[in-house]
Amino acid sequence: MTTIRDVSKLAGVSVATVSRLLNQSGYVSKEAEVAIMAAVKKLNYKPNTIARSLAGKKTSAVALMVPDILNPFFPELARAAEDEAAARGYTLVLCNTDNNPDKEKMYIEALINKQIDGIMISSYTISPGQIVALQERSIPIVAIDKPYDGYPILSVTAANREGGKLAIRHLLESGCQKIAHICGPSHVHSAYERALAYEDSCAGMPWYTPSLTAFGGFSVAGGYKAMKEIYRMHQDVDGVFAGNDLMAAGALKAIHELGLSVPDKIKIIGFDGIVMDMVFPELSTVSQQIYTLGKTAMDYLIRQIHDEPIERKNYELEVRLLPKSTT
Amino acid sequence: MTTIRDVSKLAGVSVATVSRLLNQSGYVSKEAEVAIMAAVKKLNYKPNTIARSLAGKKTSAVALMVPDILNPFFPELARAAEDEAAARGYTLVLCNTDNNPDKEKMYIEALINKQIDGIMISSYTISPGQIVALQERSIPIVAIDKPYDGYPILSVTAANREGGKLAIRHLLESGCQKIAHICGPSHVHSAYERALAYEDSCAGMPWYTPSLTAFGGFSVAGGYKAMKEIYRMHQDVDGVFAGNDLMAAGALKAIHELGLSVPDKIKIIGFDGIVMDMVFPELSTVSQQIYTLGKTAMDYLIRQIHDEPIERKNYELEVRLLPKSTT
DNA sequence: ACGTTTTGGGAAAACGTTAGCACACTTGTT
DNA sequence: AACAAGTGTGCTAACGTTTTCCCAAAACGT
Repeated sequence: MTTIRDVSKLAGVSVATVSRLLNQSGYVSKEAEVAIMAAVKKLNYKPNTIARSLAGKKTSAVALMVPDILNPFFPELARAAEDEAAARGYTLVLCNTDNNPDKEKMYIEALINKQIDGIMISSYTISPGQIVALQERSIPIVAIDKPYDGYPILSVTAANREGGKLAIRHLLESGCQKIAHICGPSHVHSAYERALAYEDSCAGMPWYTPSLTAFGGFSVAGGYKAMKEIYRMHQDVDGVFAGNDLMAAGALKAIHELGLSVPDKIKIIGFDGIVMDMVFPELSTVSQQIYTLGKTAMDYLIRQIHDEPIERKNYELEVRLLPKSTT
Repeated sequence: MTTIRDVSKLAGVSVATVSRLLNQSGYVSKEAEVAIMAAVKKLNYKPNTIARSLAGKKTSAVALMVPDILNPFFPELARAAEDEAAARGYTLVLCNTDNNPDKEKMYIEALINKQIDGIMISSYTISPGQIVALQERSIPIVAIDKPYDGYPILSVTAANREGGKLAIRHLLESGCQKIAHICGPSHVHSAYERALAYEDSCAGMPWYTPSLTAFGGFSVAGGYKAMKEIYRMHQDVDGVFAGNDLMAAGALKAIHELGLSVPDKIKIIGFDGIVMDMVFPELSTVSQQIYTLGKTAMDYLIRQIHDEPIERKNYELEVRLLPKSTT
């Protein structure tokens, strides 16, 4: 392995000068620069990141903590985060927490020891206090998908409420007379917001009744069950707003089994905009531009790391109605 | 930040002794141990991984290089790899290469500078020479999904050929009289092997003809197009073996559009066994136990890192027929 | 001609570990 | 009694950087 010392020797300068040049800090003469660059090229010198980290206190590594990369929402987020991180010279460490607080603590502990430069975190279970504590240890954090109002925590979320309203309005405009909602876990912020949007929009309607909402747990199987349940009580339902795309797919499966035609007899719309081209008819959805979300969040994280001034507050991304074949 | 020096002072021993105890190397008396452990606990000391890496030449970090985490095959692999890595005290770095040789080189360069302990790689483009070169730089490698016969490269793959045969046999036993194949890119080893299995099994059949094979590029859209193409030439096809689940889903979509009933009129089977519960009817498939694959590969990687004796050769995992609703 | 900046560069102290070496004290063996 | 092996411990040199300090020369203003 060739070190900075080798370069300095070959170039006939001190290691300090080489370091200064490579880090653009301090003054270096043109001659020295030329000699050093030549030496670097000749020796194919690459600075050792570890040593650099130890001396400089920055690792050029950031972590992405997600509940479960198997949930199709997260690969897209990860992809965006990784692209952006790589583009800015950062390395991305992946952590699956399963929303298990113990695992989360373990990972956080480990990441601190690794002197990770920042963490992008999506978690239903982590407390604002924990995040603030991390920040006080001067570890920048960006929270995904859940705002922490009242705390100095930077978060990037989608406009869940507006998206939900968009979905309902779309169903109504498409002629739906009775709309059901399949909701996710209420302790999950986005699920809660979307459910609230449904209630806000529909509570005043003559057909509205609480039993039009069923719990789908954000999963395909849950959406399937919820749809069956809803249909058992309300055969006349003609519109379904599912809190995410997975549940919408499950609902679609159920509807199909029930022999109802989509979108003639019943319309259905999901939320998220994950890639789901394997499902047919293709699901209408409210897209939250997951890639942009991940990219933006990583951008903010890195800007925090670089101490660029940033308001520590929630950044809400626009959502887009994406009507396809189920409405 | 509390350092090993703080601990040694509080415990009244030298740093060397603390290090020895914490690394279980060399002798440490019972009294010293007690004193040190007390100090560690009191100061809440956690060794600094960076310093440890610099001194010890190991980072406890491994990388997973995949073409694209968006392809549903890879999150499952990543999940398994990460689980196993975390369980063994390793951190997982994620790299998306898009099968772009330049990106691959960039990442490899970066990973070397980070002194990554090992790399688990799935790539269609990397050459065995590159891998061997890395190994000669004493970076352990495990290749996924593609064996490198004739090179001292450890790889973990699925029994693609056997799986393909299993799929065909299953279709035949289910009564299929004319089976088509939708294949992936021929330079992708697994796609090639599966296509070969189809040919091996079917070339002798009276109905066999090359136009029963269409190219689906391993994607949903590709599978869809391929199916349409096949049907245009062979309305009497009653069985389809798709080279992966995504193409199978695409084909299913096409079949649905063509108004054929599955599995009565035409049966279809995929390959991979990715989680696809959003598709209905649920796809029959040949499962390659992706989780096991990832876990096994990571296990081998770490065993290589620990210099545990391992044959550098291909490890082929069994596949399983998973008949569901499309056959 | 004389301060004061600006420019350029070297020596050496961190950064927090690990590991090789040396030394000392117990045991056990002949 | 002498010697080897085993046990316990501390010093200190790495590991490869960055980052103070500090010094010297050149450029500049008066």
